[in-house]
Amino acid sequence: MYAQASAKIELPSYLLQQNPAAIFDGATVQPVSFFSAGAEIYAQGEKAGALYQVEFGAVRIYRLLADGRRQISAFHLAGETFGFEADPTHHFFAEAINATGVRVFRAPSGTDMSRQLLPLALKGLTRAQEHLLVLGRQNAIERVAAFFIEMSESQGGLRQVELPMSRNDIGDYLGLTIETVSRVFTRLREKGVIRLLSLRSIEIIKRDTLLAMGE
Amino acid sequence: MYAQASAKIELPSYLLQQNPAAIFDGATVQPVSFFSAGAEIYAQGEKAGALYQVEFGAVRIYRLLADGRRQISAFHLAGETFGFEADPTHHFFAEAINATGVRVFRAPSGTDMSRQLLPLALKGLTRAQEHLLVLGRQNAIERVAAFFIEMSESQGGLRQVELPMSRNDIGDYLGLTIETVSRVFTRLREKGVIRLLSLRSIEIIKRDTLLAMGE
DNA sequence: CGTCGCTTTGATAGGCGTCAAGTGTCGTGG
DNA sequence: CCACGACACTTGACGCCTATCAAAGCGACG
Repeated sequence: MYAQASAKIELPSYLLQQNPAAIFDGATVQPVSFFSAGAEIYAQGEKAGALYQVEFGAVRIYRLLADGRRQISAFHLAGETFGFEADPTHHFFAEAINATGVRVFRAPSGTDMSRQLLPLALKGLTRAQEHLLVLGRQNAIERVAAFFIEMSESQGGLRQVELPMSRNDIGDYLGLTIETVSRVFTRLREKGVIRLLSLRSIEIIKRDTLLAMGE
Repeated sequence: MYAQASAKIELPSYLLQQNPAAIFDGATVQPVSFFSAGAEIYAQGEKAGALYQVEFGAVRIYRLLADGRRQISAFHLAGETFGFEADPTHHFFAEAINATGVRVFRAPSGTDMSRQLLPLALKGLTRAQEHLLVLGRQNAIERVAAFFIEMSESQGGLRQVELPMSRNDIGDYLGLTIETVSRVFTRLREKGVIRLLSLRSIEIIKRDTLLAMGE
């Protein structure tokens, strides 16, 4: 429904030469896997166990209700790690948003990765809990403001912020419809808070205003 | 605003004789601390580091917006552990909902608790992410249904479910107002899905209906 | 240059929040 | 044991925010 069927694509050779990040000593490091836009990285119900680090591109983690309603619980940009779960099977879906390179780490059975995983799990927990506040208690404009701040900070706090995902993805992350997201974009643009550089790229003009809205 | 000022109360002697849970070998085990209804266990900004295990009673974990809007990210009932965070300071508030006994574990500096903490962190992460789906994509009746199922399962899946928290707490957990929570309770009662045994105790009559609503 | 999908904009409706007034329950004190 | 008071909960009326339905605009890509 959301994911276009899409096969793994062979990795461009220049990417194969990148050095794997060294944070998972002892784990088997596989070369970078390449996923095209919409490709599934793993699905709910599949066997879990591997770790995934985004080399380039962007990934969405989500869950579905029976009738198709979707909630994206996290976006992962370059450098971030995802895929660890409490159970032996995945509770969520992971999909590439755009052309995305992912490095897969698989710990040999018996290896204890707790020490490396705990900080990642705690970070994710904090993020998720803060996002609960956004979904539970903020209105549309506040949600979008918080989202812009979040995306900006994950990109080094620059004024120019890339939004690799569609309005649909943003809506499903913020618990809004695509129309509401679009209207809020327009309102923030008209207020001079942001500028739309292109469909998927904004410039933050009044960061203070965004910050005040986001909390 | 939400918490009544309330001091720690000396522990009844019969509780002091309980054996500490053995899941945190190596950690310093303190006796059970007793908190009365509304008492603060820790506050946002305080130094973190200890672990808390609920012996009896119930605890709410929450965050506030500047204007006082509150989002409860989790309830913790007897047997559950909370208090671990990514940073050295707490990002959240923890309060006793009712008279509550909490055992405090403090690992000696240098001790690595990753192995014990990781499963707890992952469990919490899964819970939070599933709650995101509820807050982001479910309507009032679905949220309450999901809440009843969650509370039932945390109490052994029995028909009779105790709700130690107020409607206000439930609202702040589900991203609803107290009035909406109350109206949904009434609707579910009128539909014969639940019975209200008392203000804070329900009986689940049609579990299947609740399950179908909750997802 | 045409087509398809994504985004924007508009009109309308409904669900939930807000404000307000009961009703009930529990704890305290007489 | 009963009466009282405070607080929590319920119920009602109304309005607003956001979802829904619909159509037009825009951009990317073949």
